[in-house]
Amino acid sequence: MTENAKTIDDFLRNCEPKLTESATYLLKPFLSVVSLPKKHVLVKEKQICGKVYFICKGASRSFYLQNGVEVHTWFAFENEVIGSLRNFNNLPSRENIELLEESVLIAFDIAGIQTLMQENIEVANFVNVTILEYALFMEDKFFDLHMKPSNEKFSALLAHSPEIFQRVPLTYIASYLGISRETLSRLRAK
Amino acid sequence: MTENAKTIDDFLRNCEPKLTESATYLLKPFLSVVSLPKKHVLVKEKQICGKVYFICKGASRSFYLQNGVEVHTWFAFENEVIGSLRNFNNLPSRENIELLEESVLIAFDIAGIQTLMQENIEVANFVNVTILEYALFMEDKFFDLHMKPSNEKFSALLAHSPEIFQRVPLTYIASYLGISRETLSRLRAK
DNA sequence: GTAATTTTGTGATATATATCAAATGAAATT
DNA sequence: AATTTCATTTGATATATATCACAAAATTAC
Repeated sequence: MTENAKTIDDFLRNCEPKLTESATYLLKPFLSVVSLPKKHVLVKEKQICGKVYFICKGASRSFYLQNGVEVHTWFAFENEVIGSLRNFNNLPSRENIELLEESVLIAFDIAGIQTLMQENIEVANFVNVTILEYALFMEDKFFDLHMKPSNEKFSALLAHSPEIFQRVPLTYIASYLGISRETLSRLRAK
Repeated sequence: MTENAKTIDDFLRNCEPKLTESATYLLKPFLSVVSLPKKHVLVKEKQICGKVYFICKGASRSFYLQNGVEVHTWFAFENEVIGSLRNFNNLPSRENIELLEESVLIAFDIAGIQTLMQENIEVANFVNVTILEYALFMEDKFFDLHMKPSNEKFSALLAHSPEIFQRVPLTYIASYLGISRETLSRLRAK
């Protein structure tokens, strides 16, 4: 989507696909910058939050509760978009999103952008490309998680998202991979 | 997308979101009906096929080869769309798609439709909605496959896609769930 | 800087599932 | 209808990983 945006203007200037003056002018009212502390909860399970966020700086974890235990679904860092896609269809989120670090985010108002999409083909195609990217990203995750022996799942994650192992506690990663934290610790020892 | 379409006109008349006369007129040249026998291979791993297909009648399996063994990624039936989304970004397919039964399909020319999307906002939003649905569907699959004990993965699949157990060999289903066919057979016995 | 809390690592046992082998059952082919 | 091929079931053993218990290390808070 965009690389290393620090402000709304950065974001709109550098985003992919490129936007014309008129499209950025239309989009701008629906974007805002927010600074939030570690452990802030952006999205709550079973609720509709109405926003998606681009991470300028920081990190987040996504997880849902299953019989009282946290099951992790992903971790995001700079230049990634977080927030439930289900918002676009007015479906409640299935996961919580919490900040792992102090963060700076750009918030997008979904309802406003969806209205724009009906009128402006450039905005429609911009969102289109972003959602397509997300779908392809989900496919990648699906393939990696589908790997059978635990050590291959571990290797796939390490190969495709090494940053996770630098910035996320092992316990959360184990929960994402569907293995116990002890097993992950032992796998990593090799 | 559409329910129970048997012809191109059916499809265009009943599709969701609704299309106007002018949009259906633009789309029509890029659709065609094909009848294919069981075991026909629609999409080959590592190739770009340039089409996606809507299943009017029939069933398919999707799988990739890992060290010579087939690992299944999904099964599709009537009223579902198959074909690699990666085509939209000119990326080769990661999976093979093969028909499990004699089938009738509507083929969509991706390049043609992508050109239309640049000009016609109605077509853009139609494809938009379809891709969004696909992304949400991938999320659902991801959540179900993320279930930890094998019996929960099994139950989740049975609950959300019972048809699979009627029309797909157990061996393929076990391969999708990432468990051995013996274990699946024993799980089902309960 | 010390205490408290959280995170990670190591060992011992229990358990689920893979694997191997063989038998039964169902479909497709001639 | 008979034969071949493919799919499912059942049993016995091996193996990987979960679980439990605790120790060590690293972070965070005071």
